[in-house]
Order: sequence, then structure tokens, then C-alpha cells
Amino acid sequence: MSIPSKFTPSAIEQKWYEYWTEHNYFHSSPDARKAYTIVIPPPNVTGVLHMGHLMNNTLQDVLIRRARMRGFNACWVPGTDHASIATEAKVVNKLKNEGIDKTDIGREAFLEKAWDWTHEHGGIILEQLKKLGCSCDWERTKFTLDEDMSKSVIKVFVDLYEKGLIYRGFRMVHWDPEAQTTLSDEEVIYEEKQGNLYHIAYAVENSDEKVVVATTRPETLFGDTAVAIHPNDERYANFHGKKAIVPLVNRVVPIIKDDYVSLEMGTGCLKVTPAHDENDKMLGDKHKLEFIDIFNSDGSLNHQGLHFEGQDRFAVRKAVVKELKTNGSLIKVTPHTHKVGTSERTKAVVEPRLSDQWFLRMESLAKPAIDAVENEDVQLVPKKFINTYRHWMNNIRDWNISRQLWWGHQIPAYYYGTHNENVVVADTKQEALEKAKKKTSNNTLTLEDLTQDEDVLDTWFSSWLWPISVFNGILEPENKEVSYYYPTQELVTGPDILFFWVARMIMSGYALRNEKPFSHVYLTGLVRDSQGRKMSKQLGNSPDAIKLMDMYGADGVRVGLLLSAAAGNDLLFDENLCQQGKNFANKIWNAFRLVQSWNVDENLSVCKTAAVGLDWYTAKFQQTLATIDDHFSKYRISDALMSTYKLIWDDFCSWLLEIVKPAYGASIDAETYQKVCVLFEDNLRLLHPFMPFLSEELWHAFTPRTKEEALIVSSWPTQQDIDIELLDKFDYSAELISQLRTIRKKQNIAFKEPIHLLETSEDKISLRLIVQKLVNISLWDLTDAAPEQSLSFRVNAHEYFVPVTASNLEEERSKMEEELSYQEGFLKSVQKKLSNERFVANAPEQVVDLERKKAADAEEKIATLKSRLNAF
RNA sequence: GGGCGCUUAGCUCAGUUGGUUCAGAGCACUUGGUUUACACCCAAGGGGUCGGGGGUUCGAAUCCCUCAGCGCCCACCA
Repeated sequence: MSIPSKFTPSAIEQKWYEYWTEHNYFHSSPDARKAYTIVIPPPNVTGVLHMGHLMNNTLQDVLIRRARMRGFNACWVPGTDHASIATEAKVVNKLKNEGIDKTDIGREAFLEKAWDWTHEHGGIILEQLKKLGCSCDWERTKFTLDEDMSKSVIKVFVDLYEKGLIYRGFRMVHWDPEAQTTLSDEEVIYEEKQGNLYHIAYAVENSDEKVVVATTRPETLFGDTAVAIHPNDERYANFHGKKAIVPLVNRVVPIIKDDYVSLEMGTGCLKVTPAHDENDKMLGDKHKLEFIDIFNSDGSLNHQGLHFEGQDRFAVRKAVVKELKTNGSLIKVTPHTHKVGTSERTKAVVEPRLSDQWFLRMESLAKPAIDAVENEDVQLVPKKFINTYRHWMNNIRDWNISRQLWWGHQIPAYYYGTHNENVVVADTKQEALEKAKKKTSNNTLTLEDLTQDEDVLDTWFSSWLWPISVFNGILEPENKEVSYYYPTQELVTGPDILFFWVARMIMSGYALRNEKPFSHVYLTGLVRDSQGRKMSKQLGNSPDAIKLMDMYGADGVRVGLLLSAAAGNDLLFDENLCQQGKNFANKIWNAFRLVQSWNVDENLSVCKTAAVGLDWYTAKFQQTLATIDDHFSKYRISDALMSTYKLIWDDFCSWLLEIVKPAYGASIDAETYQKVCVLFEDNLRLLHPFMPFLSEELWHAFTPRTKEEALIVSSWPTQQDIDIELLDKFDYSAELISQLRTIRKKQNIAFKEPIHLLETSEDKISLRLIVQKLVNISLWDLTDAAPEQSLSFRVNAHEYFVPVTASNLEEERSKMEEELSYQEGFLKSVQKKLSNERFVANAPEQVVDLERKKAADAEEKIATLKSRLNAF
């Protein structure tokens, strides 16, 4: 049978994924084993796979596959998020292209369109995860708008409302004029922008004087209902008790005194627009000022904006400035950089706006969640995020959970009667009716009298329940599943949603189950492009994940991503990494081809050279296994992979296979062959979490396996004793081999030409059989004195000679002189240390001994070098 | 404005409590190579004053101070 020399991933990926799903290896149900659970950070239902997902889910799959092999009942729960604002924006856009406004068709019809969209595009991303090899328990796939998930959300809302943690408040909120909804504090990104500070003169009533205010937002003057000065500001003492006249609108407003006003800032006079600035609202409440809302929900001015009605706020800003200039009210304009809040989703400049919204009180929820992270009950990896977390949690503000959108969980608040204050909160409309009847003692109320709140809940109000709700732990808190799987083990996600999601899940965990949601949070770095920019669809700088997998294979892409992905460190994505992953796959494939090609002879006696090599590799494997396990325990996944990479490529392929490889045309003895295969298979075990497809393919290629014997459900190697002495001997031998190879190269001695190796005393360390085989040594003799026509070299302090016929010994001489001067310098520095009394007195004995040994070694080397040089 | 973190080879990063010849790894690079698994390969090799300055110590990439540069998070300042 001919096996292709190039490994083609596409030929096996689908086959093995189907095999795994067919035999249900991914599925988990509670049993006697210990559970190892990961819930996926649910991607947007209509999203497509990007580099961040690739990275994230590869990590999760590595963890879950290794756990499965280690005998845990591994359960990885997949699912998607309805992504309220993002999905609604997409659907609105689509309708817009069809010339339809969402308000035209109404809520019901819009939701139907949104569901159509979801069904059409939904779940694509989960299919793409399969291509990556993710071993999710697909039977458990959840969607945040599934019926039971929705019921869970509603139940939590009702419970928290009844506990008094959810309230309705008329507050200053962030308004996204493009999406036409409020946003939470976390959804607002402050960006530094170049703007202007406009100095505008307001006339003082019954006076010739003017009061000059400074503002970055002149267009808001239509909403001005006061001018504020500091009570102790002597410059403006004469304005006390007077009134100012707002330009353009000619509104007469009081000049109020408040020590909130800064003496240094701007002109020291502040225009007060209570309806459009949080601080101004505070002043408005305190001084009982009028609140005048001047904006429509799309950011254009309403009738308060007089002749500017209907125009956009930014156009109005320009126009207002022009008019103020014309009438002489504009004193001056100075450039001014300031931070402007923008919407995380739509990038629109957010507008502070007063409105009725639902809020969740966070303070009491935060407390146990802070403790959990502080005492490492929940461990953040890397640890540096603890600070960020603590700071945010200690300053947490109430969470605005209502959104003026349709796509999402409609708030279960029902209004009745004429006033909006008449509200009941209940799981269903029917229950709401009962509650309302009770509350009003009015038995004549009917369902028609109740109107449900139009708004939906923030997307994160469903995702913060995810680790509980996927196991139905909200509706049935004592059910077998949630008791078994919760709390979960790992959460793998990006630091960008530490507050949006991670912190809130920790809070909900303690609030709803009095138990952490997960033990570890692995925060990955952001995948950036080669210029260091964040990869995003908006920038279009993200490579097509599917194409990448087609080009390099899923295994190759997994390896490529993991190689450079230290936790919490951003990864500058470079396709070369995937190429490296693919090369690795090819290397392993060819190693397999080599082993397969060997002719096994049952009658041959065991090869002694191979036996030494196998013993060494067994020790090396054990040593590396310990390193790999240690890396995993510290979540140093890329280091674990690199250790595996070097073990297989360098130690297994470059060393062991070369040692074991039979001569051309010769056969291999059965015992050696068997041992090589077993070790190869052990390598595949280590490899499986990283490269599941290739490893499973070769696992079955070695020998036919039943479904119970598949690699995915086989075992992770266990630690055995490590033969350290043998490892040392091998390292010594490897150094000897390397030196001999250098001589071959420098002297142009072909491999086929055997080398005669001499030494004056026998080295007791090197593994002669191996050295002889790998550098082709014909004779290895003792000699009384250094031969004249020879090159010498040392491994540690032991000297070897290779007789040469070539006469370029001058080069050898200068090389030795160079080494002599280095050794002498080195000896000098060591002796200096040793002659320092304070060093000898203060340093630990071990360290001093070590220095003494160094000195002795150097002296010995110097002696041999000198005698050699004399011999020339 | 406050807080946190980073700066080590051309690139991406390791470097546990200061102490083995400790200055490392992978990639990239240079040179040589048809050794019949693999050129997606093999072998050998070059390359860094550990951001600058100061200090503590017998000893500093590692601890302290300071300066510079970069990044992230938080914050309502006109």
C-alpha cells in the first residue's frame, strides 16, 4: 500500500468527526465519575467564526479532551446568544434595504422576521466549530431565547424584583440614537475626540452685563434652565440673585450658586441643561430647575429646538454656532480635546437622556463575588486581572437592564389603570392579573386591562445565568443535572467581557445558588492583526477562519494559534504559525510512514543500540510528561504544546527514530518494533488534545481498534519514575555527537566515511552504541598521548581526538588558543569570587562549592589545552 | 485624573524564592546537505550591555528608586 508523503488533513477530518459523533463520545450524562464541565461563551447566534472564536474554542477543546482522557466525565455545553442589540440591528438593516421601517410592521411581524433571520443564519457558527474539531455535547445545545431559557430569565427577574433588587427609575441613561435604545455603562466606550470649547455670552436680565459660559455642546442651550456659578467666585458676585437670558430661545433662567462649579474650569460659569447631562441633572434636582428634553429619539431636535426642529444634533451644533456668531453672543472658540461616549455596538455618540428604565441593584450582589475572587475560590488566569476586577466590583453601579428593543426577553412588568406607576411583575400575564387584582382589590380587572412593558432585557441579563440555566438550574434548582455539573470547572473567554459577563456570572452564581459558577477563568488574549490592531469585522482584517482550516487543516490552525497564545497576552496573528502547525502534522505523518515501512523480522535478536535508545526515550517521555502536566496545571497551554512539539519532533523523530532505524535493506526485530509503536502511540495520547484529527487517524492506523478503544476515550499517560542518570548520559552523548558532526562538516568528511575516535582515558558516560551509529564511528580507541595529526575537542572536561590527514591544523591551534584564553578569563572571574571573603562567608555552602568545582574544572581544561598546544 | 501591567535575539515570548557556564525557546536568518519518512526535511552556525540611569547585595534580567516609551482598565468634570 502506498501512503502519500504529504499529509492531507481534509481527507481525514470529516471522517473522524463523524466517527466521534456517531459513537457519541461527546455526550455526557451524570454518572459515578467526577464531572469536568465547561460552558461555552455563547457566540452571537447569527455570527460567523472569527479568529477570537477559533482561539477560544481550541483552548476549551484542548482542556475538555484532556480531561476526558484523564477519566473525568467531560461535558462541554455549546450554545448561542440571541445578541439582542446586534441581531436587531442586522434585521433592521435588512428591512431598511427592503424599504421597511420596523415601526411600520410592528412588534409581532418584526419578531417573525428576526426569527426567520435567526433560522437562516443561526447555528452556522456551531457548524464551523465542528470543523475545528470541538468536542461539544451537541445534544445539550442551548439558545438564550429557547423556551426554558427564557422562562429562567423571566423567573430570575421576578424573583429579584420581589427581593427589591430590581427597580424602575427615572434616570439619566446612555441613549444610542442610532439603535434607539438605552445602553448600560459598560456598553459605552469613551473615545478621545477633538472638539471645541465655545464661550457664549448670556445677557443678564435688567443689566448691560453678560455672563459668559463655556460649553462643548452649544446645541443644548435649547434645554438650558439655569446658569451656575460658584458661591465664592468674587468675579461673579454681582450676579447673585439675578437672571440670565439664554440666547436664541430668549428664555429667562436663574443664575444659581453651587459649589459643584469649578473656579478654574472654563469661564467659571456653567450652563445647566438638566435633561441632557448627568451633573446638570444633579443641579436640576437640587435647585428644582425645569427639565427640558430637546431631542427626539433619533438624535434630532424636537420642537424645543425652534427652527432647528428635525435637524440632527451635529448639524444643529454648527448652525447654532453660526447664529450665535451673527448675533454677537459667541465670544471665542478654543480647541478642546475631551472624551466622548460612543455606543459599543453602533459607534454612535451616545446622548445622556432622562428616561424610565429598569435597574438592578448591584452592591449586595457584588460582595460575595468580590470575596470569591479575592480568596481564589474563583481563580482568574492570569492573576493580573484580579486588580481590574476588584476595582470595578468595588465601584459597581446599578445595572440598567432594560433596552428599547424588540428582539429579546420582554420585561415581565405589566401596567394597568391610567398611571404607569401601577405595575405588577409576574412570570405570566395571567399571574400578573391575579397580582394586580390583589393589589388593587379590584376583581373586575381583565387581561385586557394589563399592558406589558414594551422593553426587553439587556442580552447579558440572560447570559449571566448561562452556567446555571443550561442545566435548568433556575426552574428546577435541585435537579440532578445541575447538581452534578454545577459548579463548572473552566471558563475560557476574552478579558473584554470580564465585566459584561464574567463578573456578572460570578454574582448570579452566588445570588441564585450560593455557589461559584466555575473554579477557573482563563482569560485569553485578543487576537490582533500583524499591525497590532484588534481583529474585527468592521475593519475587515480578520482572515476567513474556514479558509484557514482548508489551507492548513484544523489541526494545523489549532497548533498555530496555541503556539503563541500565552494567557492574557495578545496574539499578533501570523499565518506562518498555521504553516508551522501544518508542518508539524506533516512531520508526524511521515514519522508514521517510516515506522510503517519497516520490515519486521520475528527471528532477529533484539538490537542493543535500539534498546538503549528506547530506554532513554522512555525516560525522556516521562520527564516531558511531568513538564507538560505542570504546564497544564498552570494553564500554560502554549508551553504544554511546545513541550509536546519538541518531544515529538526533536526527541522522538530526530533522535529515537534515527537510533532505531534499521540499516538500508535490513529488517527490524519484533521486540524493538513493538516498543517503538507503543511509544509512538503514547506520543499520540499527548498530542490528541492539540491535534485530535491526526492523532486519532494514526491511532487507528497502527492497529484496528474497537469503538471503546478510540483515542478520544483512551487514557492520558501516567507518571512513572524517571531514570535521570540515563538522561544525563544521553545529554553527554548528544553533545559528543554534535561535536563530531561539526568536525565532519568543517573537515568535509562525508557521513559514509567512518571516523576514528581516540581518547586518552575511557569516558564512562557516553552511550557508545548510539554515538557510533549516529556519527558512523569505525574505531573508538584508547591512546597514550595526544596524536599529532589530529583535531581535539572536549565534552565537559573529557578530551577526544580525531586523526585527520588534512594539514590545516593551524586552524585547530587558533581555536584552542581561543578556548584557552576564554577558560583562563573564566577561571580568573571564579577565583576572584572565591577570594572574596564576604562571598565565601555569606553565600550558601552549595553555591561556594559549586564555584570551587567550576574552578577545578577550568583548571583541568586549561592544563589539557596547554599540554596540547605544547605538543604542536 | 486614578489604577494595573509591560519593555529580554530580526519577530513572538519563557526566565518560579536574587546564586549551576544563565542570558533561553520557537519562528526567521546564515552555511552545508539527493544518508531510500519528511526540502512542510536534515545537520551545523551567527545573533541580545535583559529600555536608560542610580541604589541595595559577596552576587541583580530577577529586589528598591527614578526617567523614558508602550498597552489596558476605570472616571460625570463644562
